Amino acid sequence: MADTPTEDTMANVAVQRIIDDIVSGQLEPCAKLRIESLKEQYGMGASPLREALSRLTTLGFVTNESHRGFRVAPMSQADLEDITLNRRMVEREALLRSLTRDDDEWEVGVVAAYTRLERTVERLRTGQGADGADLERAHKQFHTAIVAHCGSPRLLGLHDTLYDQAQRYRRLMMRGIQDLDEFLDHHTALLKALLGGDADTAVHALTEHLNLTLTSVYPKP
Amino acid sequence: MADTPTEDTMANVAVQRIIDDIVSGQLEPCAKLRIESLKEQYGMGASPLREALSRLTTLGFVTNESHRGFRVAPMSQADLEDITLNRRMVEREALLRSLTRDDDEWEVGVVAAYTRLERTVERLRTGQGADGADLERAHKQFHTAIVAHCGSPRLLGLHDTLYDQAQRYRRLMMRGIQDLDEFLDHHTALLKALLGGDADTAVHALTEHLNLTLTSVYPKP
DNA sequence: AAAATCCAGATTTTCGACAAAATCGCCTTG
DNA sequence: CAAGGCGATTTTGTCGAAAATCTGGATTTT
Repeated sequence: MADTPTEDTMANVAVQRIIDDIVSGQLEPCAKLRIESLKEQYGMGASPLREALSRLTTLGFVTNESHRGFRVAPMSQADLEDITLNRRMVEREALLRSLTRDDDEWEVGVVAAYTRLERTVERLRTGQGADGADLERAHKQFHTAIVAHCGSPRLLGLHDTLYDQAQRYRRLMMRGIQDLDEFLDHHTALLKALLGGDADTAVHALTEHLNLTLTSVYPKP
Repeated sequence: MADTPTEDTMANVAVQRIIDDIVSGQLEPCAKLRIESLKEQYGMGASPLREALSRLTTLGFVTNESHRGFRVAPMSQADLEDITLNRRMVEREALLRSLTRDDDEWEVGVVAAYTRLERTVERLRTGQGADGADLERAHKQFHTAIVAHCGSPRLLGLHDTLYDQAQRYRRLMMRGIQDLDEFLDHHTALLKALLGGDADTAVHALTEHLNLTLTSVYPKP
């Protein structure tokens, strides 16, 4: 039954897997994405792969000049700055909408996601069955919970792709266990500001939090 | 030479043409997009069409459930509200960035685009060689000029697709010549607010302008 | 009669081989 | 050393067919 779960199309699976490989750095920036190679690597035909790369191009993970094939999108300070300004804009809007809806579920979801994040950090620190991927999943879930109740499908979509695009940079600065304390502290402070009841404080804390990726990967001169 | 300009791929051409047909209403909301039919309609094979539909799905012009094929995205008040809130957010941000850069070129571009728009309206009114498509092109150029110098590739991309998505609704309210006067007046007032030198005034005028599509297609209760 | 099941035809998705067009690398030439 | 030519490679698109899935209606069951 769980043999070849084709409930999703291969093209959809390819999109997810390639995003993961780009974000995790397995596919390096500017790396050539030759269909022939990918066919082996992902074990599928050319059609779904072409479709996947095509979609990834409009999502911004891949570049594609007319008859020059596909490449992993390059990384640069300018790009991270663009990602960050867009994230600040999107999450500010989404957070305000989540707050003014005074949806009970919102606070529940945020606290639950924070708790999961806290537990994952703890398990990672004590070395009991939790890897970087688990932490990354919990982190994304927390940030998604913050905007989840904004009510706008487009804001949610933007949040998702921008998060992944930022994650590709954030990975560069989160490589040691020693950063774990600081990592959790930042999110604890963010949670406090979010639940404090003052919208301006919440928004400010969130946008500053998003700036952290930028300022730690490319420190101010 | 101008026989079959292959400088662009067929898939790219297909994306543009299908967007045009969706925005102009030739492809109605929720209409089934069968590849077999489109092959005839656009005179190309299945591969570039699949690729185009796939990309249009991530852009939001087309929907696509797993093994149920492609459809033109449906229209609804909720959708236009979502489009509008995203436009207000994006254009506010892009306008502020264009303004604070105090780029000489920005004002030049905006005024030039406005002049073109004005001339097109005039030619349309006097019936001398200008059709709805010309007006629409000039209108899009004007709105694009307003955000053109924001410096953010992502904001520009969002502006472009959101504009087209809004245009599908705006078309519903612009069907008579009698609306032309009001149309131009709105844009004249907007131009004045943009060039007035006060950022808050400019942003307010622009966001209210964007609201017009929403309030005229779905009047407040 | 309403609900569940089943079946055949149509559609979507994927595959693989091939052809046309464009690009790339390398070589020669001026 | 720059410019141009040429073959090999790669990308893009075509075509036909196979595998998986959906659709709609008929049949059976409750």
